Amino acid sequence: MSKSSNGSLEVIQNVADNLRQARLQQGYSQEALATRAGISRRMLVNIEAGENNASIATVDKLASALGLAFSEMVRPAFPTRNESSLPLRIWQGEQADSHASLLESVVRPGMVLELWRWQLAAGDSYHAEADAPGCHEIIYLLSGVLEVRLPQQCHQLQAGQSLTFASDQLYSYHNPGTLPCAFTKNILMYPHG
Amino acid sequence: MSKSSNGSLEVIQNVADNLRQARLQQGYSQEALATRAGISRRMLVNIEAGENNASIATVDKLASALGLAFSEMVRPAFPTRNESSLPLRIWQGEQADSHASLLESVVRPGMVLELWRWQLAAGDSYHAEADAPGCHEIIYLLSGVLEVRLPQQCHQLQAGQSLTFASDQLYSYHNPGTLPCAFTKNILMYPHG
DNA sequence: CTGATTTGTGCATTATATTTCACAGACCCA
DNA sequence: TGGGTCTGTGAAATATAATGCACAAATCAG
Repeated sequence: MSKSSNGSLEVIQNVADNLRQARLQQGYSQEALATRAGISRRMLVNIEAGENNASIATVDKLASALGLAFSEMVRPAFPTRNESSLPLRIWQGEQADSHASLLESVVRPGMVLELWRWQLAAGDSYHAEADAPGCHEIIYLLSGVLEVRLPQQCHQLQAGQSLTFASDQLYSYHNPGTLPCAFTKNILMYPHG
Repeated sequence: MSKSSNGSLEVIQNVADNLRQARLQQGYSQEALATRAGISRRMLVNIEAGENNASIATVDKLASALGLAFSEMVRPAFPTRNESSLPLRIWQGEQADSHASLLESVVRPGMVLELWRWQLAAGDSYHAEADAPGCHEIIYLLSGVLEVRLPQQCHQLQAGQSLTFASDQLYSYHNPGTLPCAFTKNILMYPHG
């Protein structure tokens, strides 16, 4: 009776992690976000701590206030190896079959940087949704050929070239070549433009 | 506000629809599913009717009992974020004999990000001065082997590994292998730490 | 140092999700 | 006809989500 279904539940912990991460990324204080979402700060603290079991409506209010889809609040959070004073971290990447892996994530008061490693098989495409407003990406093509398609324009990159573009719009990657292509991708997000 | 946040909420209606559909498909009666999920039938009726606002834990119990992922119960909505555009730059990668080239540089209030491409011939070293206080670097090794030497420690990277370290101290790169090594390097600088 | 802001915690109160029980209508089958 | 299961609804009781307030610790600017 006492412990019914608390932090042990995976989904609840996901909500907690995603909530905190998104709130800090967008530069909201607890008070500010709670007001914006129309809930009490006390509740927000509890949810962020994974200490209770919010209702669907409450989670939805928070998601809306953060500009996220409900499902984005519930899915497993990113591994946030990040932050703090003297980071010395080594990260063994290379899970060969996945097309993308997160190498590093740096969270700072006004901004977030994520470093990704991508690869696309010959002919493959990836269609992305728009990132948060103000985001942009820096792509550096390691090998092969890559086409970056934006609503207005389309750019083809050769190995060794880099491209910077605003990612707060629909975009997609496409590998038009006959060999796999690999690239690194930096995502920059800042709440206040 | 007595019933404000009830059936009007899209997510709640999604849960209702998905729940009923999955339950009938799998041939459960309300009683059977409620028992299996460990909730009361009364609750299940309410949720299926979209008449209340269940907790995360309750929806999760139902999802598990039906063999569904939580996200499958809430069927994501479509956020339409767009607008805005930022620099679209493309950088023609030159490949000089120089060991390093600057691919991109992003300046924002409070921070600067530089993206570099480096390479070291076999046996070569590079000794750097300390960067400004608070700086750190993220290195991603593309090929070969690289040794990063810090005052306290020394790390050896294989291709595909990444390393994050504070660069506001003396450090040096060394290629201990018999082949050239190549890596990308992100430098993060914040005027205010 | 002071003062302002942010965050975490405890507690009493209110709102509501959740349970349990009871009953009624609908449907199928013998 | 009558007994069986399945379903929707109502109401009272209970558990707990959610609020509001007060306070302490940590952080940060002046």
